[in-house]
Amino acid sequence: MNNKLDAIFSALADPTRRAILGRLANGKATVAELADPFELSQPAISKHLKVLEQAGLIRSGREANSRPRVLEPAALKTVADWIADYRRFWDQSFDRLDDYLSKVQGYEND
Amino acid sequence: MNNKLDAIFSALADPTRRAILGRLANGKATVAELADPFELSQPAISKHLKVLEQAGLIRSGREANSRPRVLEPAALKTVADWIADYRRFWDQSFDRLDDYLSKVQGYEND
DNA sequence: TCACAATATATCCATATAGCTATATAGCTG
DNA sequence: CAGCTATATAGCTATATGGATATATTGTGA
Repeated sequence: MNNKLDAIFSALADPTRRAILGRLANGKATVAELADPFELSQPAISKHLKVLEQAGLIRSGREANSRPRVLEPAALKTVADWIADYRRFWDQSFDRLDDYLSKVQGYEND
Repeated sequence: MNNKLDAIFSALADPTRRAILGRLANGKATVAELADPFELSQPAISKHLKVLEQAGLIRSGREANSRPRVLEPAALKTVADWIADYRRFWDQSFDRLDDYLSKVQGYEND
């Protein structure tokens, strides 16, 4: 469980990998497409993708000759959930807002 | 700017360091207090604290003989802001909720 | 089936990281 | 100021990480 956060945060610590996630936020992409913006070798990109996949941040598909990657939001949610416990430290209005949300949620979110 | 995220995520990738932040969420603590739950040497803890401080996640004070640490929420907010861009991927209702919030904010948050 | 295209794996190198022990520094207290 | 307490720094070792190049694998299409 904590293990997951280790892998996720570690994966997110690299700017190349965050950029790859940014690209995947626009939809699935092949390895070649993901590699294109960088001056790194193709194997270097494959390695980054492996790290992201092992952290659960992306998933590999198969499509003809290529293995397109897609975003796997659950891992990012894991981070968001972890950090939510600290939100009160920077957002003073959080507590009131949170109360408010729990009341309106039945209307907004069903 | 991205540099900051590198350091922050990298600092958060270690479970000892996350546990230290968890402890600091309960208020400031000395190095000895922070070290207590772990079987690591004191210098190892000092090193972790240095990593956290350089990432901007904590700050050092001075109080008599000791140098208590406190949480520095801004760095965590940086992460939260980064991840917010991905929230729509796991929270389908986010867009509507966000719209709603921006309307009520004037009443709830002034 | 042969050659190409897309991607993965193997190997190697340089640097970074996490831990340890030993020692240094700084403030308090008698 | 001597000695204790709290913490930091130095130096060392083992392992992990990120990069490169070379090569292997797998699917497609002539």
